[in-house]
Amino acid sequence: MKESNLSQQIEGNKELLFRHFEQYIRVSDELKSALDARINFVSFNKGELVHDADKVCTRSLFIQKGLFRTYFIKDGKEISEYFPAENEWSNSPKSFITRQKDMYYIDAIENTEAFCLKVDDLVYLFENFPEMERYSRLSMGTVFGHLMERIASLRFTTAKEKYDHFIKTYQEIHHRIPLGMIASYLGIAQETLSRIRSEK
Amino acid sequence: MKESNLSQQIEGNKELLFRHFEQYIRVSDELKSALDARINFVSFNKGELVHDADKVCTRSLFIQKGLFRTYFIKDGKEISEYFPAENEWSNSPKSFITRQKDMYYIDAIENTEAFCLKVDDLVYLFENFPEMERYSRLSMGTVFGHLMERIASLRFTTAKEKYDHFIKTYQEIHHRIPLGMIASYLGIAQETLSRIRSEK
DNA sequence: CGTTAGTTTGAGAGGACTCAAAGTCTGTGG
DNA sequence: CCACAGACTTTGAGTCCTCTCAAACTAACG
Repeated sequence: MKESNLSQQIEGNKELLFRHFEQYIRVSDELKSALDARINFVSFNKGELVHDADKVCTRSLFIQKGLFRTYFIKDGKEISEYFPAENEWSNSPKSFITRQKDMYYIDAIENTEAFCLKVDDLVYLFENFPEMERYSRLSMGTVFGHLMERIASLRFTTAKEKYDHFIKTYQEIHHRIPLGMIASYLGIAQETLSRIRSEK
Repeated sequence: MKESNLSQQIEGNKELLFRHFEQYIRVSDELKSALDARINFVSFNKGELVHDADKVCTRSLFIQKGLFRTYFIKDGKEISEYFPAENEWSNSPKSFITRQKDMYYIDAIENTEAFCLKVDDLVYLFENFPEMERYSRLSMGTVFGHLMERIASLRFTTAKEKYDHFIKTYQEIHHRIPLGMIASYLGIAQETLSRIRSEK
């Protein structure tokens, strides 16, 4: 990871982040500067480990440009859990919330630029800006909906149905993710996925 | 559904509900009476429809005693999504949040006693008791963890693995749920589930 | 005690898995 | 700019699990 001291113009535009917040709450100037003071720019190279399951996850990353993969290890194999992309937060949710270790790793599928917010700073924001509690509640609601969709789709019986649903929900970015990672995300063998693709 | 005018002692004890809130926030006397004024007791008979997917879900039910099933219809079949039980809230999440229709039905697997909170009253509480925003954020975090667990388990390859995980997470109540509903919850055929059970 | 809902058992078909090997792509160093 | 190594994807063959369809059995309820 590379932390930077360069000017904000070069290092990314927090306006995108503020606009994300404004989808849920009004962002006052006070909140804006409080956020500004606590959020800093970070970048990762393709393949770089972003979060290690051996450690507690103490920061949340808002992706400005790029793509991550959240995954865990089962029977020695990497199982993809989720692919956080532009304008999304990425962390190891349970670890971040409970401050304990959890099973998830995160790495970068592409070179990625992100904004970093540490858990302690988030707590500070919650304490001092009640609207941040509301933001959190509302944005979780959005993600909640996605998780429920996902659960419904995972019970589709055939591999093709699962893949079709994946394409629909990851319309924008599905071509940026290696086949093997998609297969483990869907819970099917990568050979099966390869065959499904070739049939189209 | 039967709404009741009888005394609170008979109709259920809101202390259980308050204690649930207190797992996440301190419940002041003001909040307690605000909740008390807005939450009323309801009960359902076994098999009764609790929420119809044709309607917007405007209330959230906190189960004191009993068991619900959240489900949707796919290809004419009922697919179980979740089994809300004692000390849990039950609603059609997306519908409740967005005030639009969603695919989920809810019915009662057992005779069930619950506390009802209407969405408008919840909004009132959010506006006047910031700690309710926090409660909501924190309790959603808990559910969030369960959903992630569930997603991970649904990608287990074999039906037996899926069932074993179900038993582990629904330890208390799995024997109260009909086999066919469990099968659709897990995304496997009920015949398969029956065979898995008989092998033990 | 009959009707219906729910569960079990059986048989056959097919989808998806595993193991194995051959292609293909990508990036790096000579 | 080419060659090679390593990562990723495709193809093949055989097996097994889970599905579907069908029918019998069991439990629950009026």
